[in-house]
Amino acid sequence: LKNVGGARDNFGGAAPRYIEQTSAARRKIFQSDQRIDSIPIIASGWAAAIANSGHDRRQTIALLLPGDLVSSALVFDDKLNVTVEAITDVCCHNYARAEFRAALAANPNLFEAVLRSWAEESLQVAQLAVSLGQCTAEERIARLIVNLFERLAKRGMVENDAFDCPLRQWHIAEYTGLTAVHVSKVLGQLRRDGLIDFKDRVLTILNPVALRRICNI
Amino acid sequence: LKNVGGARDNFGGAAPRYIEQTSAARRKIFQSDQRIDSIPIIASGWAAAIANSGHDRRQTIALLLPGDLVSSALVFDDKLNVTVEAITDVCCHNYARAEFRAALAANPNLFEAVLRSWAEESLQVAQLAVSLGQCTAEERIARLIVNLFERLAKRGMVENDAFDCPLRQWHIAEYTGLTAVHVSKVLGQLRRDGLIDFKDRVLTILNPVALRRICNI
DNA sequence: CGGAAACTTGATCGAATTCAAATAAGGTGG
DNA sequence: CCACCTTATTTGAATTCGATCAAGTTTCCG
Repeated sequence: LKNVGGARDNFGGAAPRYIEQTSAARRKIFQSDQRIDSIPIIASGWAAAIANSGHDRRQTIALLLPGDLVSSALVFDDKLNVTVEAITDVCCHNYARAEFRAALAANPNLFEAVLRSWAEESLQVAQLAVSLGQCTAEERIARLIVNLFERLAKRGMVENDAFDCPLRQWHIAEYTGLTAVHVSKVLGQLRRDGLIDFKDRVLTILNPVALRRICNI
Repeated sequence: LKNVGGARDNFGGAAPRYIEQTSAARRKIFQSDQRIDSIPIIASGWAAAIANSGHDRRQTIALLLPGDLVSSALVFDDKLNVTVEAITDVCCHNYARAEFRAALAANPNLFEAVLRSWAEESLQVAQLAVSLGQCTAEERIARLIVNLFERLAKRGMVENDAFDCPLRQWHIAEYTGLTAVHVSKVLGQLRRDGLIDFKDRVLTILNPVALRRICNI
């Protein structure tokens, strides 16, 4: 439970036990509308939270990084509203809800951390809605890159404006509401313009100023 | 505090006091990034929560109906991430946070209601993201209409498949990520197809089956 | 009554999709 | 380690949905 709410070592003396769960890349980790009596936290690897949209189209609602709660609402309720799929191999720590909530009651700092985590999660989804509703393809992709950069930087997973990025272009497409074909075109343009480099699963921001200007944040 | 989490009369014996605040239609009620030490609940009227997008474009994140918490996160934190504007004349009840949280601690039912409200709010924003990322203009508008219908039905504000809808077409445009011009065209088509009627601020669903089929829920 | 805001309608434009095909990268079993 | 097959990526052409532009009309209010 390293990064919940950006804090570390949130538990007091009595840390709840967890069950470790590993999933291979591309596998489903949790199914939407499933009842879960554990609180899952991504220990390592990346995953995607995908909304159940009714029709066949898929919309990724959140990209889950190491330390992320799969869904903050799960701390208080056992109903999951998204399908979670592994992007890389993922190791997930599943805390028993009863035990976790006991720790929550005993430890105000942990409680606050969960609330901050939920607030952050809400903010991220709201910002995604802004991107999807108001931004061009280029803006959406630039925002995603900068957002990943900042979240990974907090985790110390960035070096020299570069970070490991296991996303396939179709992952980016599902998150930005675009087609994989168009993502390829826009990334190609960003590359040709010298704003980013993205090869061998490493994304490098070559021109942070220009990239942020595109974001319009 | 009628409809928080769908429950009524959530307070125990000691209901916290509130300050009544009225705002005229089209006026700003709260400004984004403002610190608020009250918990505002819409007592009457409709309002829109609009994201601060950096650039000039506006994206409405939530349409607030009577009984809605303006933002569930405000119960635990004083930072507001959206601008709130009155659609109709609005009466808002502002509960002092300290007092409200005391009631929360004393009354588990109220606490659960706030969590349910937050979960519902999160779900709504996620569904908005799905609409914006994956749906056509017609689908987005149909989803909005059905969503409003269901939320108002819970409040007993629907009669015979009709409800008062004070939204202007540009409100619909700002929520659905479309232009007002296009909203006009799509609404006109839905009207001509006999799916809805929308005049004199009353929206009637003439063909619920066909409308829901468009939604693809 | 008059001015502003909201709605409608048509023509044109443009960003992103769809379709199609070729190339590159990954993963697996022999 | 290589052959083979699947999954990704790239590129270009054609298409489409919704935006933009431009009037004209209606509704709303003071």
